[in-house]
Amino acid sequence: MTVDQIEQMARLRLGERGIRYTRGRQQVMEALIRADGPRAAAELHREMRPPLPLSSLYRSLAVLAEAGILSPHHGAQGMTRYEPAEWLIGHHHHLVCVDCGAVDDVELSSEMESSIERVAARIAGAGGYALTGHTLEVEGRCRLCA
Amino acid sequence: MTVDQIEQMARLRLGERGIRYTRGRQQVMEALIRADGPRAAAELHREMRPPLPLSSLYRSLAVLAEAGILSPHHGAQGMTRYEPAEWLIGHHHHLVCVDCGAVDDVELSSEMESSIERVAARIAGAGGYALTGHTLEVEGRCRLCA
DNA sequence: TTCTATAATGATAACCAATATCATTATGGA
DNA sequence: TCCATAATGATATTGGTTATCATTATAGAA
Repeated sequence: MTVDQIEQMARLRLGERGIRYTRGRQQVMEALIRADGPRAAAELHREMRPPLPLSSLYRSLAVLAEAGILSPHHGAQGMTRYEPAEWLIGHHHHLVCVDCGAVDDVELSSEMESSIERVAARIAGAGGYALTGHTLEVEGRCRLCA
Repeated sequence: MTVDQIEQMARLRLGERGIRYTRGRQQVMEALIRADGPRAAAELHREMRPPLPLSSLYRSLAVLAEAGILSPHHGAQGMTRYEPAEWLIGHHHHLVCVDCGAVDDVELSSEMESSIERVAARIAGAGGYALTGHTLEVEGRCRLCA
């Protein structure tokens, strides 16, 4: 899906709920779609030109997450990173550097994905949980930290 | 491994580094070993009798994590939960309730585990990372929240 | 055992990501 | 255009966590 298509989906979803897709929210979405992994408020604030005020940035992230358009991802130092939800950018997993904390998105072949799904279903069933999703967090040292 | 055995390993590891296994640190370790999943400072503070002062509790968690005896696990509301490292309690995965945030540990059959390891290795390789570990985070709604 | 250097403790203050407040501004519909 | 409501952004506040520092405890030396 292209950036425009993703934004169109997001705009529709917000419209259904009477929430506006304003300029600021647009900026946040576009920055997150362009990114190749989850980003925190501080990171977005640094790389946005002109930067959205932090208060608005945090509120936009909360609103978009509440609407199911962004997914929060909790990291070190109490920092929460966000990325577009899986129904927008597709199901994927995370590759996390144990040294610098960088996070990359990774997609799997359908056969690998289904083998993971099978395991997730088994785990949820054994624990008496109603399965809603899963993520394989792969930890390693990235090229720069190796 | 029994609680005593795990504590013995922890004590040895600390000894090698000139770090004492004091009464407070002992309390923290025992509470975490007894727990069936990761616990946050506030949770431990609530269920410890007598409760370790919060400042000491936080410091103990940091010291034990720095020594590789505890593993941090980042959750919602900037809350960090800890559990004994995998070399002490064995490799496992997490079953997380998307509503109440409860976390349970889950162990897999060796065949399921090896299929996951295969996928993790493939992901790390594709991203140019040196693999150090992996966790499958399974999300669902627990019995109480269903 | 006593002394001493160093580690650990715990009350308190500081930190910082995140959230709440609220007056102001913008927007879609009547 | 007007109005009701949503959104903004400067500011204050919250809450988990970390730092400070005087006091206490401990291991090793004498």
